[in-house]
Amino acid sequence: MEKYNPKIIEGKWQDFWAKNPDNFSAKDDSEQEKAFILDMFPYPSGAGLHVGHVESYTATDIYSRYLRMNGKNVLHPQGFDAFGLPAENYAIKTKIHPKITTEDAVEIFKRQINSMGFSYDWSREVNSSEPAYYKWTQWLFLLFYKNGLAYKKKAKVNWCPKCQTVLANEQAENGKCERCESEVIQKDLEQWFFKITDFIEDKSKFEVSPRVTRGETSNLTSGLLSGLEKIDWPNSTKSLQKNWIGKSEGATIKFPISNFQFPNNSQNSNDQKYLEVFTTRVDTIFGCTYCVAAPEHSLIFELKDQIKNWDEVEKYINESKKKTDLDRMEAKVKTGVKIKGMKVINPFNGEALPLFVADYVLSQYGTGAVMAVPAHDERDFEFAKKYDLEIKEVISGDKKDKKILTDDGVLIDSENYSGLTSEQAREKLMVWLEEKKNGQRKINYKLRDWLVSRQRYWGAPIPIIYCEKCGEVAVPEKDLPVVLPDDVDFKPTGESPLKYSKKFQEVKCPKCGAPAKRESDTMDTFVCSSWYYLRYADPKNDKEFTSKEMLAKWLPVDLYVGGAEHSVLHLLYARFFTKVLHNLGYLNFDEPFLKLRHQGTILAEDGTKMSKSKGNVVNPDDVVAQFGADALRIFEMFMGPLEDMKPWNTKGIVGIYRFLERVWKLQSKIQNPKYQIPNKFKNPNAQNSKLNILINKTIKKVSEDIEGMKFNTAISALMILTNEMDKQLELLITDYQLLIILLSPFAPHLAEELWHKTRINAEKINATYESIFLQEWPKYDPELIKDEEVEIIIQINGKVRDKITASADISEEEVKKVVLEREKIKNYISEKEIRKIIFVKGRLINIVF
RNA sequence: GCCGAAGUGGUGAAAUUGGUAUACACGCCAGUCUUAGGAACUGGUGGGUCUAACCCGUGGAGGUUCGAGUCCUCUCUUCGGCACCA
Repeated sequence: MEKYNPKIIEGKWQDFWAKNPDNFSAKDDSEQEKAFILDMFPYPSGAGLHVGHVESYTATDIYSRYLRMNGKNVLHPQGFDAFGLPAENYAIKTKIHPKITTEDAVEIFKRQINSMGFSYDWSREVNSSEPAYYKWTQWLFLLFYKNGLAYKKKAKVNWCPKCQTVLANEQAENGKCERCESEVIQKDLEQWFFKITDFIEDKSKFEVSPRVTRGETSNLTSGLLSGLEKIDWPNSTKSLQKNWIGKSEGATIKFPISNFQFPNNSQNSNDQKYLEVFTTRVDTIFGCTYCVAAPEHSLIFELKDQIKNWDEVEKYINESKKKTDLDRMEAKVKTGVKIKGMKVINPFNGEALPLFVADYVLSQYGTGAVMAVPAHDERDFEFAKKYDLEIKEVISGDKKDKKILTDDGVLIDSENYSGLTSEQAREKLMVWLEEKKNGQRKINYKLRDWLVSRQRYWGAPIPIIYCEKCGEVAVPEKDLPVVLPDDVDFKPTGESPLKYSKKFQEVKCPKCGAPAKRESDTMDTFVCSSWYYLRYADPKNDKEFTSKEMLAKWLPVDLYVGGAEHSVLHLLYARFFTKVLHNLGYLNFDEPFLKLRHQGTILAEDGTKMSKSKGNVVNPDDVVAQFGADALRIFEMFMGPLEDMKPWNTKGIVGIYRFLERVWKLQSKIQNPKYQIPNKFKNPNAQNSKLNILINKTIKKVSEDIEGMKFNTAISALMILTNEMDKQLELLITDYQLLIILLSPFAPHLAEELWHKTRINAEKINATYESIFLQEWPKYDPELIKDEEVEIIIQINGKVRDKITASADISEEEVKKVVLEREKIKNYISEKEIRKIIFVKGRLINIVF
């Protein structure tokens, strides 16, 4: 018998699989039940495949192979998220066109992916940077545009001075650019947005106009919030999204402004100005001792003439404008200026309160103004302490060890609302507000509309044309795609490099034919990745983004696996796209990914993050060269639960290699290898031998563990079976083949090789050879997983003292009889009186006294 | 501060979901084959005790239960996310 040599067998079977793609391809015309098993498509970075990619791709590969062997019609595709900043930045440095670096990287990725033996259906590959793909990204943009869901507005936006582009809120982490970590500054710019905030709550269909209808679906699209409740996603990811959306329910309250020109009695006059605040704690209204407006608040400028200390106020406003978001966040001490010459009136009790301008109030959130209740809000408390303002307690309750009570409690000193709980009071006060029209219920969200335009080259161009006569004009569908020009200088100038391509820029207006200019911004790459999973169902369609039939056939995605770093950005945007398309009648489902799992980060051997700069990155190529792809696949699955963060350990992979070698060597134990082998695999004859019981138990364990994605324990079960087979003197070939089939999703190369070797006339791979992956997954015999003999634990007062072996169905009476006769037990019991005996069938007996 | 996840041998981790804690693997120890080596083979390996009996052991403190790694209360630590969001 030759030695186990992964280098030889892995290449050999990869060739065979490449020549027989039907073994793994998704069948559009099959009647079998479908399963769409999806990986997050990678960004083809020059660094090549990472062990983290291998981890998640192995998980979905095992799962897909298992489902196919169980008769499912599996769609398991792969593609490339090929637009993006790194390729463009690299081009700026090296003058190599992003298209070239991207193509090279894709080539490397594909080679590496194939060297791992993943069973992707490459006939469905998508690449977001190809015109045939981004044509539909642009088409979707126009669909959004025509339905009022894509719009352009001037807004304060996050601007990264180094990347020379705007960023989405989600990409400006703590005031720093996600990519290059430079400090983000705020700029007023005209930008394109998607109306993601329209889809936070459930939405009845076809609200938007003009209506584009297609297909028959439910007339409600679940919102980004409520939709979370019906999908099988990790709790942590759901709560990250909820947090990001940041829903808070409360009320807006109008505080009339009183000043010397317009005294209090001018309430009916149209000139009456109000300060409108947002609060979630209406119940604390009687504890409000002042109000605060953000420095950007428009009311301050409207009332400029009546502000007595305008110079002071203006100075403060200008100073806080100069601060970046980062400065504001880092400033631990609250500052502000009292606006002199006017007061705000608490509408509930008519009290005249001072008004401040302070930058601890955010202009973008709520109404940009708050009612301050220092007795029950930490920020207001801090501010009030500093400026010596009144602190009035109106809620009683347990402060625990804090200075002030910020939780709900019972109202005190709140006129006729005293004695009510916070919850009751909010309801009553809100009714009062609504009756008096002095405010209303209001829900606020932290989530803002998604800024999608980028002043960069390597992205999908936004299909809009500006005409002097007609204004903003959508590129007609027949003119799509708007192709990226090649003759471009990549230097970032603060404007899109596309601005400097005359060929690209200068066009005729599609409406009137007059000379016009193209939009030169491109789309955020997250737009491309928000719909790619739909394209896999119908990747070559040049009439539609995906046909209705193929959408119905393959979507939604049954299992999606990828990194937790996409919990907010990609996964939220993809859900939004699905919801828009559902709302417009294109899809009959409103959640794209029914089941989601994350793979945990693989850390370097020293427990820190793998990083190029530290030089502790494990390259899958090196591991494959040394131990083979099968060993790497199994090792990564064996390290621990898929979702756990775990450190790499080069020594550990040796154990896996030894295991595979042991499986290989079991060949020598096969009795009569020339034994007639059935063409299709069948379960071996039911023999109630110990080994047969273990085989059946292993079938059950491995099947259930793959379904539950507990690959680490599935592998451990396979090791136990292998160890047991190793102890046998002789092995039935059918038993051996069974082990190989159970192992095949994990170690496809080894399994295919051994399967082939155990066939008659196995000298060469010929046309009649039927791959192991076309075999049926074995079923276990429920009768054969029951042990005849079991160990029964004998406990005295809950402590294990002894054990006996008995038949599995032994009765309580019989066990009692045997146990009470045992010397050891007699010693324990002696004269003590037995109070109780607890018996768990086939497991234990507990004697209590 | 808020939200989420997790704490079990020297290490990665198991535990039929309330029923023998540490499966499987790494490492370590002893031995075997070998000129030698180990990515070979055999056996051992939670702590205390010479050994056994026994006692102690799942971050910590309580509790429920015949019985708790698992359930409840409090608490500590680590990791991830958000963070002046009223």
